[in-house]
Amino acid sequence: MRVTSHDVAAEAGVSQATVARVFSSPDKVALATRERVREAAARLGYAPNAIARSLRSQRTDIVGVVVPAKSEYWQDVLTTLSRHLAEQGKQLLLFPFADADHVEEALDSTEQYRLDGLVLASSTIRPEHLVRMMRRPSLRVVAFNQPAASGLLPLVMVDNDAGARDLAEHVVAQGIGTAAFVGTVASASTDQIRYRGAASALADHGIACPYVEAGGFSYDAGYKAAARILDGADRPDAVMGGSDEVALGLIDGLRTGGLDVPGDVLVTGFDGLPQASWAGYDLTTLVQPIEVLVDMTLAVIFDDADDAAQPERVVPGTLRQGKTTRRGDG
Amino acid sequence: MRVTSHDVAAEAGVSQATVARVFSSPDKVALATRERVREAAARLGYAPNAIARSLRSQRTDIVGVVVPAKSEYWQDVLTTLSRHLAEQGKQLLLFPFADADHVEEALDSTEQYRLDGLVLASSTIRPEHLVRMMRRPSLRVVAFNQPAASGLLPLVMVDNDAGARDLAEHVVAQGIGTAAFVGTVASASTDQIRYRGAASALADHGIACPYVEAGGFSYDAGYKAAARILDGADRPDAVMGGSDEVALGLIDGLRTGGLDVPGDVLVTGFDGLPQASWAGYDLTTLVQPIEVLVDMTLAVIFDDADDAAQPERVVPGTLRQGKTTRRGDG
DNA sequence: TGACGGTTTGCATACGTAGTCATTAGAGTG
DNA sequence: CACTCTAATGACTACGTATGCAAACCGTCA
Repeated sequence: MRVTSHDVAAEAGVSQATVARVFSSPDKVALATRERVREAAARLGYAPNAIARSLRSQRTDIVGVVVPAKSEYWQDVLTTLSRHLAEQGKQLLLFPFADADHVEEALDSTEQYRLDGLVLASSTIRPEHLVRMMRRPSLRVVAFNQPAASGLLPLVMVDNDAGARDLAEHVVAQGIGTAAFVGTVASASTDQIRYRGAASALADHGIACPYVEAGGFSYDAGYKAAARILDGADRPDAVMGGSDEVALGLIDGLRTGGLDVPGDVLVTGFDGLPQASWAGYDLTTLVQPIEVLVDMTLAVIFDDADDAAQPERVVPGTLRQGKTTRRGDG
Repeated sequence: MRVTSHDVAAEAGVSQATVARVFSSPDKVALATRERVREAAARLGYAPNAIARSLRSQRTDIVGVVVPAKSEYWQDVLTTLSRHLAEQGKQLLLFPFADADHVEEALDSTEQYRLDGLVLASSTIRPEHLVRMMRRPSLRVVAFNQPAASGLLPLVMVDNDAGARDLAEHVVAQGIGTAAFVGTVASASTDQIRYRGAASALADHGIACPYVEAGGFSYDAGYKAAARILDGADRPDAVMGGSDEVALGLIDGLRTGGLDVPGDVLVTGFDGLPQASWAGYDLTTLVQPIEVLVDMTLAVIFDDADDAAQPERVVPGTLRQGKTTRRGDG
């Protein structure tokens, strides 16, 4: 049998209400009583029941996140989200989905939990889903790194356009003549913005930028896309990856094909994954300020900020130069 | 205002009890009624409240997992766990901890939720914590890949000893004369078993196996440990990493130090991370059967198996040969 | 027609907590 | 001493659901 606040009340010789107050608003209980209750609770091994608390208070202290099941980048974000929430005594509940066809299911199941907030994390969630999320009263929904949500939901994201331009300017400064962009999935909104930013900046220098779709957000997709670069008529001097995962696959694919990176071809990524910094790759990439993004996301959920006043928060990333764009390096 | 089963009952012209039955045990409701209720629910946008359901039924359909906040290996496990649970309509709640000093807090907060089960995943959780977990009535606790829990809690793990021996035999077969083992954290129970297994197998062939502690479970720890191998008096022919993360760091550290892997030195890992298969590394490692391990873990929690009869489930891994142990490879 | 078995539904209640309201005790003031 | 004001505590109730129990209903068979 489970210990309840009633049991503790009996043990301490007070009412259940007092026990509840000791754990939820201690300053409303006299010091002596408080200690007596605490001791009784410790003796019985009592812990408040979060389920009952949530039902009564209409607050769960739980934030949900709808996220693709497999993705290095999101793993990083989840870790950070979870840590920040834990510091506030809150919890993170995952609603992972295998692919775009299962987003609906994931969104459905979020309805059963009376979440304090919901983070939509994935550029593959389609607008019709987003619209549906607008109809959820008393739930703070935030789109995380998902430009497609612009105008529909409060949005927190890294500045994809500026980041892509920075990377493009950087490779141009290395003295390239031709380039190519290997995107993840062409329909993803982040992919489109990153490509346009890069292509536009390259165009300013008279350099064309063909688009190649890797077809996924993974290392494998990048690895396979490398073959298409190698087979192409004129091999570009620089290949810009739509994400770090794709870029890392690209590097290995290009090297397997006999090319030297950065000797024969420069490579850039986007995101700033830990693996991108590994010495074997040392990828030039745009590092996302995940801590800041997560902070802002939770602020939208928990602070009484006026979302209408500032519906979009765009944070710049920082370019990290690795040796994949260092020409003439030994 | 939130839609409840009462609202649906009024809309459909039935009692609240009938609505509840439609969503929890539909076969107890006549087909016509069922459809009428379903329509009414859809019209009002009703979804059952999981909080209230949990309070009433004393079942949350949520499994908790206590896990280190940062670790590639565990990310993989979490993804799999989450997917398997989602297939059963259940949820995963994370209780991450930053370091060994914060395990206590994480375990404390698990008490507030009336979880259906709890997975203890981390070889750094200490025995005194495990003992405490034995005292939790009506909660199925499972230790995942945590040999230290042997004899204390139901345990599911890969066969670390056999795996380490397999790897050792494999490198011996490549014709090495000397070896070294670079462990993660010496106090971790998995680390000890893996080292002993490897050292014992090597000893059978008259090869000594000094132990070097990386001091962490990370790439960085492995990278730094490589320096100590390079500085050592006699450089080993093979270095066995205590985990893939450490092994990948080792490879880059050794290569940075001017050695060729596998030309000058062979390297092995343990776990079977996706990154270990990346072409840039192609690490020889022992792949854990994560799907099987997760299946067994959930079986312990949800099936009415007799834990006392089979308290430990040990599953063999499979050796995956990569080019890091391929001697004389071009 | 009446009794009977099975199915379907409604009524009432409990899960464990937090907050409202009322009550009591204690301190301070004229 | 009578009175007021505040602090501390207790009694009570609602949060939304699931389920035991009883009632109602339907068809069947003697």
